[in-house]
Amino acid sequence: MRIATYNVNGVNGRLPVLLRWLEATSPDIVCMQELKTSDEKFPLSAIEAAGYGAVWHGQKSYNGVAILARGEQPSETRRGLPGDPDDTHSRYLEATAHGLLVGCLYLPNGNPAPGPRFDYKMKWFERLNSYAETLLKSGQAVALCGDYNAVPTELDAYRPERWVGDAVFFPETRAAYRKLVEQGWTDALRAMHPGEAIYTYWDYFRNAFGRNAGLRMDHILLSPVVAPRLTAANVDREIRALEKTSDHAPVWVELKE
DNA sequence: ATGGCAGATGTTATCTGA
Repeated sequence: MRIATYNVNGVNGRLPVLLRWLEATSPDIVCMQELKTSDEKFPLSAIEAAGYGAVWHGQKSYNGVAILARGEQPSETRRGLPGDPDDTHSRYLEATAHGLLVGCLYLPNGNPAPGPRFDYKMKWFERLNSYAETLLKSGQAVALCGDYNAVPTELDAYRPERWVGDAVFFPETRAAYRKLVEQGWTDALRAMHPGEAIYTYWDYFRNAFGRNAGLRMDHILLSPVVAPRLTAANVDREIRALEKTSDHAPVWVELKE
């Protein structure tokens, strides 16, 4: 079974690329971020025609997350992280599908840092870590997938010195990500490719993709009962080379039954 | 220090992204 996460950067503008990728790789579960659309304008019929059921949490222009399941309807279990009823951003959605509990998240970017946006990012990260610990202690089969806006280590950035002033690479951001993983989660892509520079995002400027000047910040974390099933993980880099593509590429894991 | 590009909205200008 394959689980993938993809920051689409606008689900409607990305529809041709998204459908082509679904057809080509047939992931069983897909987490999407940055839908950039209201709930009403989510392209459900095109996604259903491709063979997927969906749950989504949209927001006009910004943010927005969705979970797709191939050949079945995902069953929503949570919408929004606990801990702040005033948080209006659509950044967390959770559902069961194909026997797994799947959390789809879009962590705040946090730039410019320091500042109020970075404070919001770190508060959100703390809420995520607190909730993730609850999930982990429940002993369920969980995959936490998404755009964490966190570059874990220097290995995960082309020229890391360029990013030291950026919220995705701030020491606090890396520390929060490390604390999360150390709860007992398996960072699947890193586990399957130790020591390898492997990226999931390349900015649109200066031919960043052509130069492989990227970052790794889209992650799939597996709970301890799922991690032993991990057989492969990688990035669908070829999707990033298409016309009208996202600045992120899909990340996927393969799990044995 | 800045800007390069892209998506969404709605002004052909502004915000956000990372």
